[in-house]
Amino acid sequence: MDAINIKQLAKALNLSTSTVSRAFRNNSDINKETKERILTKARELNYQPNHYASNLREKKSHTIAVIVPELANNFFLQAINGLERVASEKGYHILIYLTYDKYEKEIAFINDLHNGRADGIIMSVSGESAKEHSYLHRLKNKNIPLVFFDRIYEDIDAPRVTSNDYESSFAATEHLIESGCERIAFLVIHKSLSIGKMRMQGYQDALLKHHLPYQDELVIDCSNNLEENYKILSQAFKTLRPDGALAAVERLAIASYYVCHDLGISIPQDLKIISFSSLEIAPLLNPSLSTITQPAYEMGAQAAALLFRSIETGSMEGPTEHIILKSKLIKRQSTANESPVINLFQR
Amino acid sequence: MDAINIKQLAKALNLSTSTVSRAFRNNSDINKETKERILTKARELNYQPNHYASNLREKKSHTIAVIVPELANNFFLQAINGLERVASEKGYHILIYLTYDKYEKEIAFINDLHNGRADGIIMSVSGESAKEHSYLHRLKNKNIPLVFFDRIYEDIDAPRVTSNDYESSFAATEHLIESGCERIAFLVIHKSLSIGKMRMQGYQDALLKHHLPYQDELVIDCSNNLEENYKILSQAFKTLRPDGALAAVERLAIASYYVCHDLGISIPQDLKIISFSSLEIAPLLNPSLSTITQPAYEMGAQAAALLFRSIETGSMEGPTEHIILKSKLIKRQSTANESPVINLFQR
DNA sequence: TTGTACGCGTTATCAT
DNA sequence: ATGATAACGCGTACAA
Repeated sequence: MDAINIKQLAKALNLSTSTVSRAFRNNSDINKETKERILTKARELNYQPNHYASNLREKKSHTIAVIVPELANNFFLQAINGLERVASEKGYHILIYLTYDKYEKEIAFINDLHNGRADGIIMSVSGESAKEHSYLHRLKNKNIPLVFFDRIYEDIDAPRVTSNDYESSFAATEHLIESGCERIAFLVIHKSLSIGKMRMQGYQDALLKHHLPYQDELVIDCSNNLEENYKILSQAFKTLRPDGALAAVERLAIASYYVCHDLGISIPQDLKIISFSSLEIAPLLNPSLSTITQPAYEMGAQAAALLFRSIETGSMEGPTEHIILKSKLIKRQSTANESPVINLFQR
Repeated sequence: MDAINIKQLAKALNLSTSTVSRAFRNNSDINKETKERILTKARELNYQPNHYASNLREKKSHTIAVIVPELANNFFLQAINGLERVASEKGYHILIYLTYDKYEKEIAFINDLHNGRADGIIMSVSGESAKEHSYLHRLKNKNIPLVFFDRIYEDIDAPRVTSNDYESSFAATEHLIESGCERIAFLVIHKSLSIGKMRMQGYQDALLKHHLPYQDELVIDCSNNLEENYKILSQAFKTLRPDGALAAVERLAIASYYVCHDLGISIPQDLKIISFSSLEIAPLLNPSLSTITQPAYEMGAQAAALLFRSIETGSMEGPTEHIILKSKLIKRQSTANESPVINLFQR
């Protein structure tokens, strides 16, 4: 009743296991007819080569691991879609790991991946500021390629796919300024994380360019928890009275919407909001949300392509590639000056 | 430079491989000190037991496969989050497969999973009406447990976790009727799929109860493509002039919003909309969207629990469990009678 | 408590 | 073109 193996199949056909094995590998010499005979019988007996035995022999798992902070974020979703396409085209399988921004989880996952479970790793790093990355260096020693996407560690030399966060952040801030904002808050989750830093820098430089003062208190450090963010943002909006806000992460824009509604702050009259976000229905929000939208799907696909290049060449030599894709700034109602009517649903 | 194996580690310690092996397995008798010594050295040499060799020995992969139609749907997202929690608690790894509603993909994935890659499978079936499910029967022969969630095949006897679709659909339709609708459209993607059928039946029965005629033309069969749906729905709204719509799937509600905007149909005055949806920001839409919200996270968690029960008992005997969780009907602006002001952001 | 020896299911090498 | 055999790395009877 249990799984049939190659020996039993061979016996049933009066052939040797080697011949049977060859029938499943494409390159080897084998008589067409016997191959047919074997495959037919295999189907009949519901035989398939044991994956683990093959991997043990070949030292290849045909599996890649994807480590992301979370799924409840349209950016990661779309990115995974993108890399899934590439991986499945190559016949690779995908293991998914969620860190929930916990550094310890990330270490645990990576350590679990030293043992051959995956041929390569694609990762968007955990949010917690981490000093110690030796667990990543060890990967290299084992010849397991690693590719970063979106969120990276600057001190690790690995191929990476990111978007032009600095420029986007700069442009978004400038857009707020040009829409008349003078007290612009920057809503961020992990200041220390590289991605937060880039976005922050763009924000600061745009202020500078337009001779607006940078005020530390207007940088609002949030958490991953909706309740907490609600409190933090309520407090901040009440006391600081910003007239513009740039959210470094989608969920902070969402939280802001709830807060504004409850506090009677109207968007965009009292407060203009723009956010890094891959939310597809941003046009349908009330008011429609201006966004900086990263090419998430494409980033995922490119990251996968990069990884497969490493896997296929087998070597991790050569210059480390760094692909930067451009985000789009889409202006909608949440940063508009006049009242709606037109362009409400700009897509 | 390559991965170190148990032999080398044993040699480095002047021990036998069996002793080393025991250090990594918890139950076996082994001297505490030697165990410590082994683990220390292992860490030092960056040794970890080879996953594939272990699996080959133990015939266990500590991996489960999750097959879903897509990720771009909040329901599946949250469900995956739920089952990830359970799986990672058990130390299991998760393989993800996306069918994009293609029957052939589903078959290919399932066939790929016969070979030991996963200890069990959790699946929400592909949308295409499939007649032939022998590929699933073959799984049973190999003792690979299967659990359905949300979307099931009725002719396959496997544990399942669903929500009370019929009742929800009935209640939603009734809600529309009570809000004054008389020409209620039912927007669906795959009429033939079991889940579509249940939701359709609830719709029909509610009409019946309230003495409204069931009209075939008001059942609008859509696709998975936004462009196509836009056309289909535009046409339907223009010619059929429904005053209410129940969307069996989130994306059809979204498409409807776009269509209504472009056609100048105002929600809820001209058309009231309610949708099966796990969209967390439904309250933020313009207007906020009334939803039937399934307990997605919980469904995922329960499905995983069910699967692990099968995996752990090893037997697939006993009655097939069928867990039904209740969805919530949340009334918001899109089905309201009066003008907004109050409750706009009901969460 | 530790070591020896075999087998898990496959594929690569070598021989026929 | 096909068959015999060893080896991949590990875990477990069994022996010591």
